[in-house]
Amino acid sequence: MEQAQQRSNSGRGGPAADLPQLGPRQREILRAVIREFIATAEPVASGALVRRYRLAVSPATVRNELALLEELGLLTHPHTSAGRVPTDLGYRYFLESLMPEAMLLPDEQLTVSHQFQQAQRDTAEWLRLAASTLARLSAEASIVTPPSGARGALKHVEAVPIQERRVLLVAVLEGGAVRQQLLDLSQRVTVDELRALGSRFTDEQAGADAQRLRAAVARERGTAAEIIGALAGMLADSDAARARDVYYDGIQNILIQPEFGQGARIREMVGMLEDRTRLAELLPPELQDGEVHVAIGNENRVETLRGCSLVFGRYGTPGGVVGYIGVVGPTRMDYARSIGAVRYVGRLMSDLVRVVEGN
Amino acid sequence: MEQAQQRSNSGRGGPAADLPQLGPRQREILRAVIREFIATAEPVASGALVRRYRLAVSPATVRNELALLEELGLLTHPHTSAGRVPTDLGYRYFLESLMPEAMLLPDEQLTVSHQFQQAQRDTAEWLRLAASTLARLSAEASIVTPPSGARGALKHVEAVPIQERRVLLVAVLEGGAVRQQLLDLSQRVTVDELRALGSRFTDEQAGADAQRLRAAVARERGTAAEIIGALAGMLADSDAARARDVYYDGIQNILIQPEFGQGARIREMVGMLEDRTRLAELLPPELQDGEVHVAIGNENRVETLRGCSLVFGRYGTPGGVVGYIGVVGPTRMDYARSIGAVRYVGRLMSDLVRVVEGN
DNA sequence: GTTGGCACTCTCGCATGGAGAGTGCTAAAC
DNA sequence: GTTTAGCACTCTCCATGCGAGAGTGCCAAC
Repeated sequence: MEQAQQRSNSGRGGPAADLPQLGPRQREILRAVIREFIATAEPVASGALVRRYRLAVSPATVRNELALLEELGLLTHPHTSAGRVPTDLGYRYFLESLMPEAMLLPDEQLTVSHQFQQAQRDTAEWLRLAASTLARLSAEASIVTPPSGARGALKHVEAVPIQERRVLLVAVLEGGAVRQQLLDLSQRVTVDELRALGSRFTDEQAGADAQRLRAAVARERGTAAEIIGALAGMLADSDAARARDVYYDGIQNILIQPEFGQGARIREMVGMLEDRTRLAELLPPELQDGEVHVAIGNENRVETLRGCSLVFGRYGTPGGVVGYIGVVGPTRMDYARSIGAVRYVGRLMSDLVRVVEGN
Repeated sequence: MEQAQQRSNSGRGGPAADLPQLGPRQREILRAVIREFIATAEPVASGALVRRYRLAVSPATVRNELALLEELGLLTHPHTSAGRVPTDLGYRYFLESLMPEAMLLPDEQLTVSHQFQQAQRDTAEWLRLAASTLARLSAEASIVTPPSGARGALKHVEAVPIQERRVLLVAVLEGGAVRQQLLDLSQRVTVDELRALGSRFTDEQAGADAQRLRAAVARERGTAAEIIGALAGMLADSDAARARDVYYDGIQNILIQPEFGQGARIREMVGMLEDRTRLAELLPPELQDGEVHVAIGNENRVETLRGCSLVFGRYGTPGGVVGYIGVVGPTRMDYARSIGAVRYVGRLMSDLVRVVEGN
């Protein structure tokens, strides 16, 4: 029952292939160890396992099985007389074939989707809501990147007069993103002229990308040329802007974790989150919409996050805009919850994006 | 030299009045203790003081003075044979009359103002830039609230068609803030109708606040009424939106501090920062533009921040928009740096706001 | 008023030792 | 052959004790 259904929980390529074969009792014991360790963060002892999970065998038998699971590389010991702790491979096995279905509870889904419906109107609020919701649901730190258009095509232009020669350019992009920028013109313009220019550019340049706009600059003169040039700039540096525009939340969730209690590790992690320019390194290389990618411990590429796990998903529309959402926490993470949360919030984000795109 | 010039460093009302009178040597010693403690976070010993600050007296003499300063309530010690630690009152005295001038170095000013000039165009980026700059300059955690208009008056309206009955409303407010919102209309409208409505509302309702817009709903019918109603809503919940829209940065700076090394304190602080709804509690009650308010340790009202100091400033234009920027850190904070940073960044933010307001 | 000297106090680091928890192994039971 | 009881062994953890070091407070001398 489990394998076939759960394999889709993780879309990971590498390690999944060569997982060891386990008997039913070994699977049961491994699952119990991982559950227990996720709950307590303490090495798990054979006796406690029998007691808490009502195993039908004695602690001695469990010890034998534990020794075997350790030989297979799924568990370790901190020291001779301590209980067992899952390895990265152990978590991986759990993920691939032991984990309960990764779904939020119905009432959680209801609460969250309700919140998103409330926020539907306020497009600027989506990302922050997604970050805070994800942090709350997963009880880990969350990361959300804004949706970035396939080409960042222009949809609508407006020039709002501020002062005689200063205007606020407002550009609405395909996909609903709104960018604004101040522009100082070299000559005075009237309100009506600005309005006319806005209408004209909206008609003429709808669907244009930065390159096409840059080409159009040559064909214009004076104020019009200045505005088109500025628009081209706004669209062009959308990639840089996107890097700055990443949202994160839930740092307090990971400060609580005992594995980060003291020391430099947690500082580096927070530094990683706060330095938005480095967040791109976290993103998984290839990922389809709706799929959820899990990098356990040393599986992820970023050194400062060794000992942490990442759960990432992609949202957006086929052929349209794309964004990423994810969760960062200790390897000892409730993967079912995190995966469920990432998947569900990702779906809601996709819905929102679809609404703005007009599908 | 010092008193007259430095008194203006803090615009605090209460405790400043009844500070004890100190002789020159006591002042020198107190200053040395506070500097040393700010630098090392360790209780300061008489011997170290003589050595490091080249005092012309012996450690014994210094001890006598330290005992006196302790009697006055400016210092304490953790236990009998430990060095001295400043009290809140000690810091207060330091702030009022011992602190070096709270100014950034010229080249720091240059770097920062350069960054702000670069960002001048991208109005949405200001707050984040202010938060990160402030965090870097002060080496503490920073908080920045968006500028909120005196009344949140409307300046410009635009309705961008998304789908046959779905539009994206874009409202530019007095002060340059841009708000957007999706709206589902009850009937189909053409692009030209939308454009006409936008122009009309921009002309008719420029300068209107939420209340006036709400009143105008009754005079309109159909699509026009729906749009005006939505606009009123957008302006009305700007207060709620403002609470969500607070930026913070530099959490890693305070994670480094030894006083927060272990324990629940730091978690509560981070929780406070992440929960944007509670940030309003931190803001000082009455504050003029350009003035900087310092709350030391127990002087601030929020319990979870006992043992922390807040340095807050206000930016904006007289009679125009207002926002707050600030720094949070341990009481053992480099007040001169923090105050200098808050003051300078506040000034730059005021400049930016002024540019958008067209003055 | 200042200083050297000195006893006193407190922390910190380190070693010691016993209790407790848990394993690994062996031999017996099923 | 599998499971289990029993037991020795290992390692952590905590409390205790001790010595070194740092620093103060006070007193007497300058």
